[in-house]
Amino acid sequence: MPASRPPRADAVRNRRRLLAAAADEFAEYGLDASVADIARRAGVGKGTVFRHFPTKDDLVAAILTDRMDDLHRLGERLLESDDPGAALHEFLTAAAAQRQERDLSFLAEAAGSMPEVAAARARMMDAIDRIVARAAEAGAIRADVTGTDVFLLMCAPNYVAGSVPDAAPDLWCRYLGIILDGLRPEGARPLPAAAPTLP
Amino acid sequence: MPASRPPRADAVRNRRRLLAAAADEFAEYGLDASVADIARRAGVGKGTVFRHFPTKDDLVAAILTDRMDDLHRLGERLLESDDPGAALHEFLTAAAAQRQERDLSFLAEAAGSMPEVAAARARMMDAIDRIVARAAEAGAIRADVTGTDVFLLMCAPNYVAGSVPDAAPDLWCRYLGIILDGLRPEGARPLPAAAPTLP
DNA sequence: CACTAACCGGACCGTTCGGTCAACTTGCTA
DNA sequence: TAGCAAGTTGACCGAACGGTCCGGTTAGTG
Repeated sequence: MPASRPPRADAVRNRRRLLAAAADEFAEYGLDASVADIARRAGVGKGTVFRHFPTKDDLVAAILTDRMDDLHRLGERLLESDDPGAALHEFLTAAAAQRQERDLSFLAEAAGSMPEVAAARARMMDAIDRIVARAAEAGAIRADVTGTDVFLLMCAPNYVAGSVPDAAPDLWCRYLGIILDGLRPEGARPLPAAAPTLP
Repeated sequence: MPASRPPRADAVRNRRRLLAAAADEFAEYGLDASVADIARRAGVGKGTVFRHFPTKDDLVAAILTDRMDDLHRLGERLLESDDPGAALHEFLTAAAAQRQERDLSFLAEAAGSMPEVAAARARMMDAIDRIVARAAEAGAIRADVTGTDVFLLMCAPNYVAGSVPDAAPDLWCRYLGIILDGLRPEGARPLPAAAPTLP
């Protein structure tokens, strides 16, 4: 069996354009952005979208995978930093900035369980786990903080800042600071008690 | 002009059922839950839904208004507590618990700008502002924390905890604790520097 | 009990969506 | 440059949606 031919030049160009156009369209209209609109923004026919991505979910998965791999690469690079606390801080800030520029977190609900997305998330989580472990060893954060904690908390500042229409564009910075303060080691702290019920 | 008659018994019963069924359906399927499914779950014809709520958005607005008014009432009650710090803590915990039971925060995107919803939010925000001000005066939290800060941060623990499929059901408690630690007064803390760009 | 206004139900309508397909065009190779 | 596989296109399809409408039903009144 001969090796399959490399893809044609216009095909790779269209694929790149499609990913960019889809990210823009999803950021603007949410998951309900239509495939037809994405195709139009990319300057391409609707059929071309389905040639590159068999279903809409596959398109979503490709976008998510790209973004998570970006963070994964940053994480690997930061693991060679000689200041574990600063490395964690920089990672969290970059993750928040990525979401601030274009919040696509809701895409994970639609395609979060697809195998390729799960694999990309696992790669990213592996880097996060190691960054957090290094920061904890260096005493920059509590010893009981896990990689999952950080992965979850790093989503919060933008989500929160995006909930108010007239929020300052760098409001997420403020909340990132508050959360990082909460992660700092200062002896044992009690967890809040059980929730009261509403009246 | 004579006073309009009180609504019929079956009408008020159906309206109650509809609100409950819609909340369940939205929590399960998101904003895309169909009006037909909501009607079916309520044991009612589709036409009845539109009789009570002229559009789907009006239904969403009614649900949001109910939930915000619940929090507003709790806030007013807590303003009479003699421990401002504990009052704030209890309010945040109740808000998180409300979301934990049924996360309907995404509904605000669809109907957040409708007048009735904005009015309910304003009522709730007024209570939050006063609770936070009292907690700050009592030294329970930093002096520079605003009601808006708290409103935003109180959304974070559940959002964050809901992002992982196999998370413990009371994980939000852990994050609420971390965030509250970050709000405690301990002298000035530097905000994080500007965000680095991704590689 | 009889009357009526309010209420209910579900067939129906126009629109929009994700996805398919067959005819057409184009980049690569020999 | 000739030929063809790969790529592109937009009309088209069935499904599902929000919303309308009117004939039948029922709760409350006098």
